[in-house]
Amino acid sequence: MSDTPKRILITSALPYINGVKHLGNLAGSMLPADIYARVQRLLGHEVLYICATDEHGTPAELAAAEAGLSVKVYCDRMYEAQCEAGAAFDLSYDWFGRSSGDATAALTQHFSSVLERNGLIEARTSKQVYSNADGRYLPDRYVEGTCPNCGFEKARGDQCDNCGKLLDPVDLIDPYSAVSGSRDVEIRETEHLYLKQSEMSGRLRDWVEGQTSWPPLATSIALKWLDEGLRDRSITRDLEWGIPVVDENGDPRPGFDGKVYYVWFDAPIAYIGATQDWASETSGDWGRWWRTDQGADDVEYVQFMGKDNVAFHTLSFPTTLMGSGEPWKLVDTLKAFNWVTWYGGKFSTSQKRGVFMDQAIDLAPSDAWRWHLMANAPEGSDAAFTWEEFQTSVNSDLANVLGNFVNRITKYAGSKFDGVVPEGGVSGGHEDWVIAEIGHRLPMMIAHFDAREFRKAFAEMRAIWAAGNEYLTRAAPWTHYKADPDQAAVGVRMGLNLAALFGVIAQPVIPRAASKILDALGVPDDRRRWDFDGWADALPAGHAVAAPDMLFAKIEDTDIAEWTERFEGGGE
RNA sequence: GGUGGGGUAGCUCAGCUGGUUAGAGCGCAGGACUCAUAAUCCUGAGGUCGGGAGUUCAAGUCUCCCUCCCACUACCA
Repeated sequence: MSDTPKRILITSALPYINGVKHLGNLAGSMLPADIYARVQRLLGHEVLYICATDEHGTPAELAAAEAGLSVKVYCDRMYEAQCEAGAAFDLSYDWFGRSSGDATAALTQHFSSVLERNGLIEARTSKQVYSNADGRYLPDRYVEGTCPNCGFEKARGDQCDNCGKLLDPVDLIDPYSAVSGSRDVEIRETEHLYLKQSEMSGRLRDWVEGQTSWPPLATSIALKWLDEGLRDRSITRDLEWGIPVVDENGDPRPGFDGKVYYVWFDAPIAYIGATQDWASETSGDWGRWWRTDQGADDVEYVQFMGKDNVAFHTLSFPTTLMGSGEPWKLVDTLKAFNWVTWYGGKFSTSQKRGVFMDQAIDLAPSDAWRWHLMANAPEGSDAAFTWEEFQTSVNSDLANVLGNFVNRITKYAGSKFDGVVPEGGVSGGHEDWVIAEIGHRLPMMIAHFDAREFRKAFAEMRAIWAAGNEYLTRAAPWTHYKADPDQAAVGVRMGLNLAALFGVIAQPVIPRAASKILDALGVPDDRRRWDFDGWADALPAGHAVAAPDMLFAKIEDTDIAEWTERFEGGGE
């Protein structure tokens, strides 16, 4: 099925370090990237799937303080939790790193000094709110006060929630710290580095307009920002937790004690840093993936992210890479997702709305979540999660259509044919039908996966499973068993090979159940790749098969009722 | 306010550059089958494609107006 092997670099947007992510985060970047990576591996391509935690910034500092931990210790713990959550959902990262690692720090400082030498970084003085009580500068959103436009008393420093106007925190009337509530705040002048994105807008626009494989969601967001005019961004912050600021020679920068690079400058650089960490742990060659002068020319780089991340991946990070003047690999294709909503509303950590990865895995196995979330991926628009639809996905698609198919054919083979693939008989019209059906649908499914059209790919996979049930109804080996055992043998043989095929195609999506199916059927490793030539004879006559243990437990109405109550699903 | 995405069968959604009786899954109704986790298979009912106007031989599919929902709006990631 696959032509010449490709080399595919895959990254999913870095999950922020604070806490375990909710289902929306999972469905919007890590899970689709994982499935895409698994598909491409099965197709025989060389894949490197990199992700990492994004650890710097104010929220991490504040959360650590609240937990009474040092930021470092807090991040260590959260990193472990995210590793566990990722493993629980079978995310097949080639490397899951941390933006707080040494490699990312060195790269960030490198880019900073190179960009400054290229005239793309300069120091400017700005006004920031400093809280004496908290002993820190406050990011815009952590300053609250009275809106100068509408008089709303709890306006945030970046925007007023009442009138919607964008604000500058220094304009707030009676400002106070949202961290401590203290009104002992003052405005101080502070020096920061600015990345002169405006000077790059011409090159960026040429580059963006030259892209042919970006989805409209990505292109339109990027062009919108370019049309409005890129603003120069401050890339440093008054924080302790982060990467120290350097000058154009890479030396510690005078006057920048207590300042670090802004998370959004270093976070995407962590894609490269994490790859370097991967390389040093696995004796891999990171330059072969990231440097076009070191073999990355033929790499296809695919990024997965939520729509909120598009601008950073299409403009900010490319500014860093292109502005360096060095031969870095730029993204080729992006897949941007909308949001998974919780009964139409937003998932919210603070209000405990929604389900988080660690909770989800206690309710249902990872396969169930993987299937449901991506079968209903928020591709065209936001997609609502409801318990009822989750139940339908699991019970109907997985338990009934796939699980029951595998169960019925393997049980039947066990009871009537001694648990071996029977020989004898001649294929006929029913077999021709199902072979044609599969031959038609399989390439479409693969094409949809290749195009990262997950809903369509999943619908096709389900249709392939359903074709197995339809085939068994048509062939009905049980009606032939007594009068014409050979006729029955044809049906069972085909049925078992269909089950093997279903296991093979299910691997990237529901890896655990797929392994159970393939193990029970004794499918050898070299027949598990996505190379479907001769699939109908993959299991030869005489090959021993067993019925797997129950593949998918059904979700009962009582479960739904309990979960709905526990998670306040739908209730506003 | 600006920008973007939506408003298509009861529900969740497909419908590319306009063209025969608008599709899928779930749900529902009827039937078939009995190998299987009361699973499966078939058939059927169900939509004036948010509202209005326009362009066209022809519009869910293009243009304009109106309306409703959602997201984003750059120092929160």
